[in-house]
Amino acid sequence: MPELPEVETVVRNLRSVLVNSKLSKLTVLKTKIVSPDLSSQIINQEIIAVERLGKYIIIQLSSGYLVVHLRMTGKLFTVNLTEFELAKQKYKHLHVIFDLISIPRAPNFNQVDNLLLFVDQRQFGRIIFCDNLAWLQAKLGLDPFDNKFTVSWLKNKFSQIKRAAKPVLLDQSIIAGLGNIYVDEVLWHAGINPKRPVNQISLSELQKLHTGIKNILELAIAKNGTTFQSYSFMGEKTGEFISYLKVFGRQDLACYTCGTKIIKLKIAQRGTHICPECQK
DNA sequence: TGAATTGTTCTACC
DNA sequence: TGGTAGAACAATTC
Repeated sequence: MPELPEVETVVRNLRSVLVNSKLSKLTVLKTKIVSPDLSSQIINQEIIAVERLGKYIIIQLSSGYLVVHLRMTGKLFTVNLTEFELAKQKYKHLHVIFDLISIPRAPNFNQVDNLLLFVDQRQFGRIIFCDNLAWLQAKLGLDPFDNKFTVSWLKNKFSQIKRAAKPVLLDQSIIAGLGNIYVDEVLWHAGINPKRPVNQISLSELQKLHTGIKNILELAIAKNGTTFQSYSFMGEKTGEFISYLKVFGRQDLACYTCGTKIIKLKIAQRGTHICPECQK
């Protein structure tokens, strides 16, 4: 379940291999994953940069952008030619293959150096091409690492919203990057019940929420994200943040603060983990 | 077999 | 109108 820290980990690992490569060929095994005419739009384009926008992976080309969303089970990683022979057998859900040629190279040099693979068990992930990112920037809220993400910004924003904390924090048009795992974690950290309307959260709680969001995401990135069910980066590598989780996936276990049993309930159609004592 | 899983989008409601 | 709640959707696993 890739959220901000997992996507950031993937982006950091892809960047060094992808930048200064040319996309020489596209093989699509599952057409529904990619936007129409993708091949003609990206072939022979050079990769300029690899960035993250919310949970989206942005691959900047000489002209336009390749935008990838991993959704639940998508994986985007590179392999060399030898590894690719193994990968073809190993990954049952390999859907898209990009051939990469390093540059600078002689203009007619066609040896493939690496391959960028998109593997997705559930097939919910998407890869699209677009000329600019305005549509995406318009629908995404503030990134938690944006300088504008402050306690006063949260206070002002939340004062206009009556909805419960859980769905608000999951809403990508408000804060971009949090998903089910980290929302449960930050709410536990701040001692906020996920059903609390956000306009009723006190200033001191907002301060805890703000530092919680930043600190938890920062640590999770440092630990290469959380591997709960399927997430991995660079093919097989898994995130280590799972051992730092305080509530997510810990139902029936003791709360680290007060010893009360963590419970799991459903809020806004999502599995939600709370300590009933610390998050009243 | 059907419930559970997710982020996003659509629809209905007040 | 616009904020909000809830359902639908995708595919697979157990």
